Amino acid sequence: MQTPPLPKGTRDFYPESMRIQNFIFDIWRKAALRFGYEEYEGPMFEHLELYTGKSGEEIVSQLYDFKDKGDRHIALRPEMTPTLARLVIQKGNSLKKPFKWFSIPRLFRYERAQKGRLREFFQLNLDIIGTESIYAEADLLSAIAYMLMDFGLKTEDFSIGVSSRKLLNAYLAEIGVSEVSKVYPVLDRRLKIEKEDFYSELAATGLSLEQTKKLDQFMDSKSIEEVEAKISSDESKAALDEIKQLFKTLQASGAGKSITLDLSIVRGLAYYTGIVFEVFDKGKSMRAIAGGGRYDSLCEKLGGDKVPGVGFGMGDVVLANLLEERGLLPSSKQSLDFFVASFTNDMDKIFEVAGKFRKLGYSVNHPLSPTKLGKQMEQANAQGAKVVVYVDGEKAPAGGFEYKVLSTGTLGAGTLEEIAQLKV
RNA sequence: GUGGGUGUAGCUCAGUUGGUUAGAGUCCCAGAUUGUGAUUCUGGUUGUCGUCGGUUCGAGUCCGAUUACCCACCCCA
Repeated sequence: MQTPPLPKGTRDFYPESMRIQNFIFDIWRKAALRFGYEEYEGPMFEHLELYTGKSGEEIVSQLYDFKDKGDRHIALRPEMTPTLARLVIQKGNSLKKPFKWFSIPRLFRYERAQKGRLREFFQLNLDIIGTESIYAEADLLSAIAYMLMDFGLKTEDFSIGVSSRKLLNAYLAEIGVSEVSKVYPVLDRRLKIEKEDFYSELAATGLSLEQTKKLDQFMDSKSIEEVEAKISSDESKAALDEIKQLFKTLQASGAGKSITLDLSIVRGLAYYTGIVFEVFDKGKSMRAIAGGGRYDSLCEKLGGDKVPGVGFGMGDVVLANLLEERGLLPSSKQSLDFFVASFTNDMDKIFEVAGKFRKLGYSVNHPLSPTKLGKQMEQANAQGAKVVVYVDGEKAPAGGFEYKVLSTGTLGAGTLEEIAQLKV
């Protein structure tokens, strides 16, 4: 038969790519743990209703779904938040709140692949459940800033744009717009479409020219002062106060340099209730690195009690593209502490000595069949070994070994303990 | 779902106005070198020229269709 190809929008992870993937996951995980988030996981597929309940039926065309043998309608998870909400609802009041959780789920979306966007990918998710406090947002946003810096990015390499659904809602009410569900999708595309289309599409949702004009100007606001001058209602002021506090706290946390007010950020779906944010590389040459917001009514929508929550997702694809472009990815080459070789192909001795080094915690490899020494050296070099240890060198001291440091070509002999010190 | 670009060796690519047996580099394998790798030299393997059809004495090359990938649009949790 002909070998079937790699499915559309998926990736193979040969060892070289897997090392890069692990590098990213390690930094993600360490950063999340450093901020006190606990890791959780869920199944890779869920009942379809978990997603339609939150986002409506349209979502079905954009995910992988199937009927299982028990005629259950199943979907491969396209995002993690509904699973998280399910976990929260199931445990009910027994979870001590607030709590901070993270996960690195493998996600699936049925859509056409393009740069920065695949059908199967990974996404770091950080969420804080059980508090309406704006300091939860502050915690998440500083975690983002710190972890991006862990990757070697500078604060001026990325920007975290912050907006607020609460503020936008209040302002819409202020200018007399009540039917907001149709308005949001248009607002979300505001910067992508022509000005006249923006006006005509909003007119189609029932907005007057004057309302649209005000809204357009409002969303152009670049500073808190600018917004302050445009709003008047108590609701708007309360929403803006929240943003003020958030910015102040982020300054104190050290993440302030990357944060900007950007009211053009709306985000597609309807369940966000407060702060929304998106992270971009400077220059916005790529898709969003991360995005998220507050979803205080999600659990309620999915059949549980009302539990406030806020969180974000950061995909591996765009991030890896960005790090690659900036030269911040590590070498994808294998590395080993020691390679154990033998002049006489004494395989048993090789296994014995390799075992001794491994017991000390070092990574060790050796030939798997009798091979002449030149080949063994080639293998050691190809596998990134730092030191080759010869098990049967004639110049070795009693109980010790001859060795060669590959980077310098230095030959020597010493005891196991002395050789162990060479690795670094 | 819509539009554009590209398909030649495992990888990166060359291939003349259509002409005979399709090339280079790299990778891989072996040897030079039986107690020493990465640098050097020598030799070797690798192809349904994406697929199907058309034009032609003759197609990797021209035409049509199709398919895959890439890029953009739609959408973006």
